[in-house]
Amino acid sequence: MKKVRLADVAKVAGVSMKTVSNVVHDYPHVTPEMRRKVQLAIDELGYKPNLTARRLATGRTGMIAFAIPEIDHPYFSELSRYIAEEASLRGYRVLVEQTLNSLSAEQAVLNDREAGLVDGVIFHPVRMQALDIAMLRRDVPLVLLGESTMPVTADHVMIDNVAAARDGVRHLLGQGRRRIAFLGLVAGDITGSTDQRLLGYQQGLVEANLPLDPQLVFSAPDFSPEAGAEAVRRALDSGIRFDGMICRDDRFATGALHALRGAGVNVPEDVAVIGWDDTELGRWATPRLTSISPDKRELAATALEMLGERIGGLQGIGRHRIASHSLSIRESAPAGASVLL
Amino acid sequence: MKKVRLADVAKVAGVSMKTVSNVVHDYPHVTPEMRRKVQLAIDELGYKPNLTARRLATGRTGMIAFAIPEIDHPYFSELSRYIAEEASLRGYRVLVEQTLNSLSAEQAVLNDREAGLVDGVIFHPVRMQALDIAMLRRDVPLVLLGESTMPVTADHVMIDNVAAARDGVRHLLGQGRRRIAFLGLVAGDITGSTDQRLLGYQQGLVEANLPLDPQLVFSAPDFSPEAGAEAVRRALDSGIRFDGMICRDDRFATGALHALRGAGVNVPEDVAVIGWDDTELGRWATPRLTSISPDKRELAATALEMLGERIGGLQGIGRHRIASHSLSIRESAPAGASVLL
DNA sequence: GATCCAACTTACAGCGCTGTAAACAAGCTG
DNA sequence: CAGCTTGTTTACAGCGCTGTAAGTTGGATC
Repeated sequence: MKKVRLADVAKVAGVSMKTVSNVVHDYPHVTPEMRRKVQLAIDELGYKPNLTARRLATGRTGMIAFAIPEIDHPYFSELSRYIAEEASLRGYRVLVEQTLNSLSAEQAVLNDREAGLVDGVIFHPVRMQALDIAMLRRDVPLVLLGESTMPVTADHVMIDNVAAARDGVRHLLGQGRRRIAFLGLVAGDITGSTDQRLLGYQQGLVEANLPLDPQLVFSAPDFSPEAGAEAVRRALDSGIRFDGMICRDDRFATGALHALRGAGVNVPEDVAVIGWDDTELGRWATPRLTSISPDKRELAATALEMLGERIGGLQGIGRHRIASHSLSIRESAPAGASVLL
Repeated sequence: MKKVRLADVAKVAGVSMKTVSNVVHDYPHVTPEMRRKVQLAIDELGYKPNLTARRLATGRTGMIAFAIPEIDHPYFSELSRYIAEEASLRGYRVLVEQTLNSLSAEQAVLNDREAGLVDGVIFHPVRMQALDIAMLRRDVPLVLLGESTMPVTADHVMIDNVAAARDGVRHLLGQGRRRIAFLGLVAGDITGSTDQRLLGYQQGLVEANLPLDPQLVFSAPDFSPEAGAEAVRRALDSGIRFDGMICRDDRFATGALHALRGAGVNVPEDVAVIGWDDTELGRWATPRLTSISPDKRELAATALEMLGERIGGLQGIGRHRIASHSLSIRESAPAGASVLL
């Protein structure tokens, strides 16, 4: 079975190529009779338009790239789902590009040896910084995600991390917690995520006239649950006391829950724990994890919205949008006063 | 900044388009001097080849589609990661297609949606059956994943689900468990996954001369952890007794762990639990979940291997490959004799 | 120095589709 | 019924690249 081309259909139907094209695209000014005749030929030959050729002719690919560190990180896989859904709603297909936390892979996303592959890019960097991004960025429409410092030239969506962290702290304070820890700093992390969350955490404490105890800020060697668990274990071993904890992400929080239980510390009775990202991992942790919940669908929708406008030709300085967040309250830091009180 | 074309570079370098193309492709028979001259022009103009045009000319897209039910399902997101990595190793980019368990979306995968877009498709169906697939399938290279009955015309990779389930049962038997339950059947599930796993479970019991008690096969309304928890709760409420459980996937198992703890049943002391898929969700459940572990990397590598051969022109009947599996033993069903004994 | 060969380079015809401009048809108007 | 419209269809030139076949060059060979 040879490939069927537009020209073949045209010949069989006895019309011009363009008329066939018009039928394929449901162009309104085609007489019903002509449409019928062409459709018949299409069905008979089993014609399928060749998308590559269409792209070359139109210059539009109908595809966007979604570049993230790891596709199987719970936050990114959940976000991917919304990106895929929102993209599909707008007629785009999604090419997922996994950077695996490598600088060169991130650079490749922007630099891309090849052009014309996608109409636009949604990019969550973790290694590149504002300046690198600004320098390397080509004229492909671009929307950035995440909390790195971002160049003013590109659009950007994020949640208000400082406010969200503060919300988390307030929730713990409302339960009567007074020694609240933060997990975790990671050496070499140049994204602003941790910094902003830490800042919000500190603001929350300061608001309540509580001291900032550096001992209560835990570091971890990497972003795995193991690392989070290890950090908490070390803190407990050093005799550091705390009754609340806010974690940089659900993976850390999940590890923390394991470490706490391992040490005989009860959650939430002895220590209330809040995670971040509101992922399935945390929803089914034990106890179920209270977590700061970025509105992932809104994040995805906003990114696609802005990207669509850029693809449509919108020029001008980068826009900065804040998506909403909330606190998903579950067992690890329930609502109401703590049992401690 | 206008788009730079091959012809522009050729003009600046004072050579033919084809020579520029040869330089871009590192074609060996180009004199160093010529190469230098051309490279200079490329750098000066900032030329990037247009992939769409290249594709139209060569007929190869360098992309494959990976069609799965849900991108944020832990098993599929982890598998996606390996698919992305293995694809990248072989010079392919991956277009992720989310079918959201919809029949029409699955049909679209095989039907026209991908015409000329991708060189091949890796597809994990959950709604389509062998016949539908055989009927709809176009001549795009195709590799199937999963346990649905598959048409003989297409390549297929899976693990030996029956053997894997048997292995799980044997593990529980080795701990002295005798009343082993299976979670869970789902109405409307037409994939063979559950059936095969159930069969292996039954074989394992029969091997040990244990009776097959239909009460010990739990049904759930859908595939969520909630549904798994609910199924277990119902069983406990009905007074059904069991000391071991093998779950159709980690989501069910995670839900089951919650239900058991909620009922005051200790895992693994009272009931040992085995999940399936060996996902991060289970690895960080409490207790950490013992899980049947399909070798996801091997699955991905094999699928890409076979797809590559098909793209290379290999004809002939569908090949059926089995990837390996193992049991990841953790706290929920540890090794060694049970504390019950 | 004529001949041949290998190594390199070029010209150009597609790949399959769409946008444009021009052609044609049919219905109205005066 | 010529002259306009409006509506419908057509012809064809690209989109940017690569494969092919036909050149060109420089050196080795006799």
